[in-house]
Formats: sequence, structure tokens, C-alpha cells
Amino acid sequence: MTRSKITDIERTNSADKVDQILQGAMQEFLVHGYAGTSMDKVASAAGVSKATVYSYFQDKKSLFESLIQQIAEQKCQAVFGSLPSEGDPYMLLRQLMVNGLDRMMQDDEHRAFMRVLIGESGRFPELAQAWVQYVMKPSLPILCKFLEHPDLKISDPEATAQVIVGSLVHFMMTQEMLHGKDIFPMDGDRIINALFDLICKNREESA
Amino acid sequence: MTRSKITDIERTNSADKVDQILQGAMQEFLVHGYAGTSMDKVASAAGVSKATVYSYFQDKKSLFESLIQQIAEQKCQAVFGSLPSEGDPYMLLRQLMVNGLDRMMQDDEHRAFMRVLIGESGRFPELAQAWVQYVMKPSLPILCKFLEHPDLKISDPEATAQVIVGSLVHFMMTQEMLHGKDIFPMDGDRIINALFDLICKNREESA
DNA sequence: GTCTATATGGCGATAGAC
DNA sequence: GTCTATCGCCATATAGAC
Repeated sequence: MTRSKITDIERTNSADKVDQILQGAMQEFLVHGYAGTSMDKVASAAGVSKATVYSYFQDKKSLFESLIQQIAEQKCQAVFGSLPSEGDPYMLLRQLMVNGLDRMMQDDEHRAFMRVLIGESGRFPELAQAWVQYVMKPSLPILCKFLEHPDLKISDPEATAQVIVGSLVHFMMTQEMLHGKDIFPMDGDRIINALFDLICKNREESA
Repeated sequence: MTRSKITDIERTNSADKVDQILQGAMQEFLVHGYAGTSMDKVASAAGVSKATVYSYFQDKKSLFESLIQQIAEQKCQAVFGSLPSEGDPYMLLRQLMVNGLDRMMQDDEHRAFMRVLIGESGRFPELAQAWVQYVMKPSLPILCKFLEHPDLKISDPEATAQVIVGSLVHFMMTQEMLHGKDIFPMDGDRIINALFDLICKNREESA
């Protein structure tokens, strides 16, 4: 906290090193989990010495918590970053589901993050809760907007939004995280279509 | 492998000790995960010495794999053990969903198992796959039977069955495993009703 | 067969050189 | 500020007593 002309430079370098360490920590923690990761490996992956890691983070636990919170913030921005534009409400809802599933299925980092978040949710309950609070919960009202359309006659849009998100997340988990695609492959379009048929059944009949 | 009159007794005692070790292993592995569990703790929880554990299981990895496979087999039997009896097909479907969700929400061991299975699915892919193959996949045809009723006009019962299972499993994971119920409580009946409304919309209209 | 005691190595965290 | 070297502890796995 020195006050001088080079404060900004110092802060910038410091932040760079923090990011450098966090990136090394990400490589290790997301692959090996909390207990399976050693601070030696983190330091090595980050390209610094172990003592340097400990000069920026108090201990292993606080480094892990900082990392998970940082990734959660990034995923939070990803959710709210790319909303579809205007058009037919039914097709917008479909687009929302297709985009969400595609992002989940292709993002290896996201899957590794979910694995660790769930696996450590017993030992780090506050991290799991932060994910529910700041990422999952705020994404539901966006989906609700589309489900509140009168033609759909949905009595509980909030619960129906959870049905949609749950179906897609669980499909990704079964196929990719649990490696079900190798023995029990299923096209994601079938899940999307099944959901869309259920939701828009009334509309098709009234058309 | 001694052949004598006490072979059966020896085998029984041996099986008992194996079960004793597996039960101790369960207490530790399901709480602390694979890397977070030590063989000392397992031996202590099982009430035997560490050397005894190693006399029945080759190493930590094979003990863990035996444990997970044993639990998966138990859960497999639980799925197919309590099917609802006969009655109105619509109400049977509803009963199936209510029973399944209730069992998941109340079974602490099942949640701990899922946490470990998902958390270790990157390092033990064959265990995760066995779960998909022998528990999840065979449970879908049971659900499909109900969804193939002509009145429901479901074009893809298999995918719709996955939507139902996914919704319920994801709800359990969000509320219980990720501790969402403390900050974002929701009644499971709302999910069931939302699903039921989507599936049986046609039937209500034709009634 | 089951135990106690131990070999061997890696772990988290720190001290001190520069 | 960052490194190398190190402390003390706990891990997996085994050897040898009984």
C-alpha cells in the first residue's frame, strides 16, 4: 500500500501474479479436486515457487475458495451475456434452450467446474450455495418471462423453468460428465424437442 | 482355499470381515471423497488394523472401486424393488414421480454417493459409466411404459422419460446437495405438478 | 489371520538467502 | 518480492511378531 507514482504499476503486476497463480490453481483443482491437488503442483503449473503462492493466498483453502468464486463470476457473466434477440416468442424459447445446452455440452471447463463444485459441496457448502444464489437462481426469471405467455397456459412458470433447466443440466451430466454418451448416446435435440412438445402442446392444437 | 469341514464357516467369517471393511470404507469415502480418505481412517472406522484391510483389498483404489460397485448394486435393487401397483395410469405415473423424488430427497446415503460418483467421475470414468448403464438406463423403460399411453400423444417417450428423471434429480441436487433449500426453498410438489401439467395437458382438455 | 511397528515418500506451511 | 531449503506431519503400503 505504498503511495507513489508507481502504485498503479505495482498493483498491475500484483494482479497479474494473482491471475497467474489462479490460472495454475484452476488447471490443478478442476482436474484433481481439492484434496487431490498439492500446492507444489499449483506453484509448478503457475510457474512460480510455492512460497510465492503463500505470499498471495493465506492457505490452500482460501486459494481454492478464491478460485471457485472467480470461476462462478465468469460463468455468471456468460449466462447473462448472450440473450437471443427479438422474434417469435416460441422460437425464442427454443433458441434459449438450444443455446444453453450447446454451451454446456461444449464447455469442458464448465463441466470440470461442476464436477468439483458438486464433489466438494459437502466440505464447502457456502461455495455451492453461492452458485445457486448468484448463477442458477437469477437465470430462472429470464426463462420465466417466456413461460408466462398466456397461450402456454402454464400455471407455475417458476417451477416449469426449473423443469427445463434441470432436464438440460441433467442431460449434460449424464452424457458428458458421467460418460454416458459412450454407452448410451442420445442426441440433445431429442431432449429439446421433447421439452418443446410438452410446453407448446396447446399452441399446436390451437394453430 | 483349504478344503475341510469348516470351509463354509471360514468363508462366512471372511465375508463378514469384507463387509465390515466395506462399511468402514463407506463411512469415510462417502464423506471425504477418494483423495480425502486415508486407509488409517478406513481401518479405524471398520474396527480392524490397516494390515487387515490390505489383506482383503489390494490397494486403496481397488477398495474404493469395490465399494462404489457394491453401493450401485444396492441402489439398483432399490429402483426396481418398489413399483406402484395397478390403478389409473395417470395417477400411477404421478405416484412413480412422487415416490422417486421422496426417496431421493430423504436418502442421505444416496446423496453422499452421488456427490462422490460425480466428483470422482473424471478419475473413475468406468464407475460413472456403470451407474449410467446399470441403474439410470434400465429405469427409463419403466417410465416409458406410462408415457406410451396414446392419450398423452407423446412423440418421443424415451426422451420425455429423461426429461422427467432429469427434472427430479436436478431438483434434488439443487435443493439438497448444493444446499439451495436454505436460501432458495421450493416445494417438490411444485416440480411434480409442473411436470404433470405439461405431460397431461391434453388429457385435462379432453376431459 | 491379525496385529504393531516401520519404511518411504509427499504433503502443507515457513524460514532465511538474495 | 521471489526463490531454495527445510521442518514436522501424515499418507500408502509392507515386514515381522504372535
